[in-house]
This record gives sequence, structure tokens and C-alpha cells, in this order.
Amino acid sequence: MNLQVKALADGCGVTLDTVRHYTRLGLLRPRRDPGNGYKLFSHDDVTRLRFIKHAKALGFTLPEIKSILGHSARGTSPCPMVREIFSRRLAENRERLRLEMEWQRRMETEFTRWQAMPDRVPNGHSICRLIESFDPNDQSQSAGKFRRKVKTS
Amino acid sequence: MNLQVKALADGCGVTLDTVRHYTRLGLLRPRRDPGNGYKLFSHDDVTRLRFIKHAKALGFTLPEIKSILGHSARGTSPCPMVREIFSRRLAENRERLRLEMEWQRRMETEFTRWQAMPDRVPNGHSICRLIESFDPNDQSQSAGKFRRKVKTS
DNA sequence: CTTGACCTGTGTGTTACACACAGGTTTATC
DNA sequence: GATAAACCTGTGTGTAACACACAGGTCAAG
Repeated sequence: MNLQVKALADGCGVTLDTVRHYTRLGLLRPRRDPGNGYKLFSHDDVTRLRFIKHAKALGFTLPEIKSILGHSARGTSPCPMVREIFSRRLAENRERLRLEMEWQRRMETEFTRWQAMPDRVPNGHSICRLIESFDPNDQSQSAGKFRRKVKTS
Repeated sequence: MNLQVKALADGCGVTLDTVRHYTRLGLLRPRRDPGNGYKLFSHDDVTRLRFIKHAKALGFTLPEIKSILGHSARGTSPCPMVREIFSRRLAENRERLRLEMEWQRRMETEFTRWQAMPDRVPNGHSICRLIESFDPNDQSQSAGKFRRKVKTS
């Protein structure tokens, strides 16, 4: 079985760039066609790619998946590590969601307040009154994590 | 007022790298010391940096903030745009949080199921039974949808 | 043999910084 | 005044997980 990038991608329902990305990270290890340097994937890579899809759907990161694949290649059971990572991730997300829900409520309130405020033209002291009138003073930490990508496959 | 990077960062409670980062993005526009090429920030930059902190706490992205600062520099009121972006962000986050909460419940259930499963050593067909036993209600993954083999040139 | 569709690898951009590094500047000591 | 330590600087690179752009190779049709 000698699949080129497109064949593997189409067969597994991912994009070309995804296959290329995983290859660059070392999650897939294609041979190279000696003639043209093209990547050639085996059936083993199909198994790996499907596994990666599963693991990603569960919230594992690519470095974590790489580590799991490493265990697998060395013949040791990755299951304990998998449970541990997953458990930690669940706890993290539980806490993160709690904070974000709380923050969301604050922001909805803030927006309501803005609706009653007039537009102002900026001057030397002020750039946007709406934003500047927000007082982040609270026990709530800086919200750098507020926006974050999520896949909902 | 000629503040170097550290003075501005300390004065506004951000890291050196934050100031440097905003400068690289064009959110701050220091002059340069002709002697040594060091960045020199004005009081105007202090106002901007404080504004950026506020806006970020509200969930605005740096590109959005840059756009708002542009409006401000041109003397037009950024308030309508600010309300629009903020409104859209609120709706996005509402939906995102809803989906994430749902997903989180599924994952907690999945983890409970895993606790009852035995560890297995990987083989050619399986990498980790736990992960592979998860069914993301997805499309079937039958083996017949790969293309023909590619002849190696 | 040439056109055009299709395919390939690699390089770069995305978010918001953090970190590493080599080198310049200021301060403390002798 | 010289020197070493402490402090500061700019720039380059890395992070997560790809998407996009681009130049060039391959292959069937005409």
C-alpha cells in the first residue's frame, strides 16, 4: 500500500495540510519515493491517522498523541498515561468553563450598560469611553484565555 | 517623557515582552534614540497601553484594538464599531460555551466508562483501546475508500 | 508536443506573547 | 580610571494546529 498525501487525506477524511502537518511533526512517517521525493504512506499510517482523529476528538493535544504513539511503538500500554492526561484535562476544562461562564455573565451586563451610553469622539485623554469605563477590578484574573478555539465534531 | 521599554512596562504593569510585542504589531509607536536605537515611549503610549489592557480584558483581539486605535487616531468615534464587535463576540462565546459544556458532559461520561476497562498492550491493529473505543458518532470508517496504489517511479 | 488539470513539497501566517541570546549601558568596587 | 557585575536592549525563534500561497512536477487529452 503506497498512498500519496491526497489518497491518505481523502481516505481518512482530513485535509492535505493536516496530513502534511502531522508528517512535519513526526506523527506520520512516510517513506519517500526515490524518484520524485513524494511521501508514500503505508497502511500503518492509516491506522495512526485514524487513531489521531479519535484522540483529537477526545481533546488530546498532538504532542500528547505523539507521546502515546511512542509508547505504542515501544510495546508498552499507554492506557495509564491516557487516563491520567484525560482526567487532568477534564478537571482543567471544568474549571475553565466555570470561569468563562461567570465572565460571560459579566460581559453581558457590561454590554447592556453600554447600550445606554452615548458615542464620543476621542481626544487626547480618551480613546473609547465605553471600553475605558469598564472597571476590571475584581477578584477575577486577567482573561487571556477567554477566546479559544474549540472543535465540536 | 522618554520612557524606555522597562519603564513603560513596569509603569503599566505588563511584561517587557508585552510592550515589545505591541510595538512589533504597531500598537505602540515609540521614537528611536538616535544614539543607540532604543525605543523611546511618550505619555501618549502610556494612554494607549492602558487602553489596550482594558480592551483585552473585555475580550477584544489585538487586531481589533489596532483598528479601534486607528479610528481614534483619525478622530472618528470608535463606539459603534466597538459595540458591534463586542456584541458579536458575546454571541460567539455564548454558543461556544454551550457546545463546550455539552461536550464536557460527554467526556465525563466517557471517562467513567474507561475506569472499568482493562489496560491492553498495543498491537498492529490497535494503539489504545480506550481511545479507539470512543465513537464520536461519526461517519463510518470502512477500509474500502482508498484509491489505487501509486506506482513508485 | 503542448495545454491544462491535478498533484507535490516547502515556506509563511495565524494569537499573544515567552524565552533565548548576544551585546550595549550603568553601577559598584578597587 | 579600570574592571567586573548587574541591568538593560533589540531581534530571532517557539508555541497549537493547521490554512494558505506558491513554484514546480506529473499525467492524460488533444
